[in-house]
Amino acid sequence: MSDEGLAAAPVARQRMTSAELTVWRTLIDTTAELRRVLGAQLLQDSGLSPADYQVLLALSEAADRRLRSSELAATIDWERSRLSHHLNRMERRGLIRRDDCATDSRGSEVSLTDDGARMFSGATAPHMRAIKRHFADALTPEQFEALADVLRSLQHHLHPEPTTRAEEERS
Amino acid sequence: MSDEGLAAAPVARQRMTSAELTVWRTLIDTTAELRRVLGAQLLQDSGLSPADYQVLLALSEAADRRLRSSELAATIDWERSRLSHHLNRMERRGLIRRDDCATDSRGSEVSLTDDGARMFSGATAPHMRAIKRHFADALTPEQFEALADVLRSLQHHLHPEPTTRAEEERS
DNA sequence: CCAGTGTGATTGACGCGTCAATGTTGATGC
DNA sequence: GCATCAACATTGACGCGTCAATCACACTGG
Repeated sequence: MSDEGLAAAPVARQRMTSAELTVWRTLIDTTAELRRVLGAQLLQDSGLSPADYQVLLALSEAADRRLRSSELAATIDWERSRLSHHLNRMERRGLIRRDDCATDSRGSEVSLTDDGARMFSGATAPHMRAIKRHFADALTPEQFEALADVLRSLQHHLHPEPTTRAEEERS
Repeated sequence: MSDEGLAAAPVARQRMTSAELTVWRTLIDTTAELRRVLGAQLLQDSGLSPADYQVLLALSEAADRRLRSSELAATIDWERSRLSHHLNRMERRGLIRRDDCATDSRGSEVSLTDDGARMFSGATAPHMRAIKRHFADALTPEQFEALADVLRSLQHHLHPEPTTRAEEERS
């Protein structure tokens, strides 16, 4: 972790510029606002929260329209307990159903109810339109390209390449 | 709302491409992950949540290190009730203090306690370093430029220019 | 002066997400 | 078979954010 005695890596040793900090804050604020706007629109158009939408999307894309609750959690990258709480609420609203799993009596299988499927399919088109209107329509093709590139770099930085597994120098 | 009979505006009438949708989802996921990582780091380094940090930052930048609670809410762009709840929790933890306002007996003045000021100043440097490490270090100057440009466009799209107020054609 | 209206701030109810248990069942090794 | 351990799923407690009241006080016009 410490770098004493090492020749400085080409990266990192000065502080951030205030321009960089401003970009960071703007990024956070702007994405927060987009989430807020699109979430409100979705709720108004369809009665579904973004979280509901994510769950219903994963279920409706699943083979057989049903998933083990762990698989569902993995698919949408949620903690299992979060999912469990949310499924309780969605079950109360009649959007999904839980049945005991046939092959593993510990597990439970989550599936769409007719109501859930209907609400989801009613929500899709307006939601796509809203994303287009509030996000996609704001950018030129070049800006899209550039944003995709930035996001690739950020992702790459967050999750360093699964390297050839040969180069694990000790720190 | 309907567009029948109108010549199509130059903008918008086709659906989003799947590439655009992917960029949108990646944007949301990546920023969520950055918030998560930096929030966890901040909490571990300093015992403060991002929300705490925002409040303390606004207070420590305020003239006299105290603010009316409405001004504070406006500064950090929070709903007043959210702020009120959060100040309750921060007050219990001894980070801030509330006094009755001298000039308006309805109001309340929020100020930093010594503990709050100390915790905030201890949090700043590691937090800046974490932002640099997880975000700024991932991007080249060109990418910064490009991201700033994208964010400008998005902001501009969300909050259209306060135009000369002459051009309000009916839809 | 005081009725009516508006503003500053708080509260309660409720949905949400996280963390740390908990209960149950499957898998493993003996 | 049985003890042990890991995995599946849920629960409870608690901090958090939103929305719709609510309360106290300031302001305004008559």
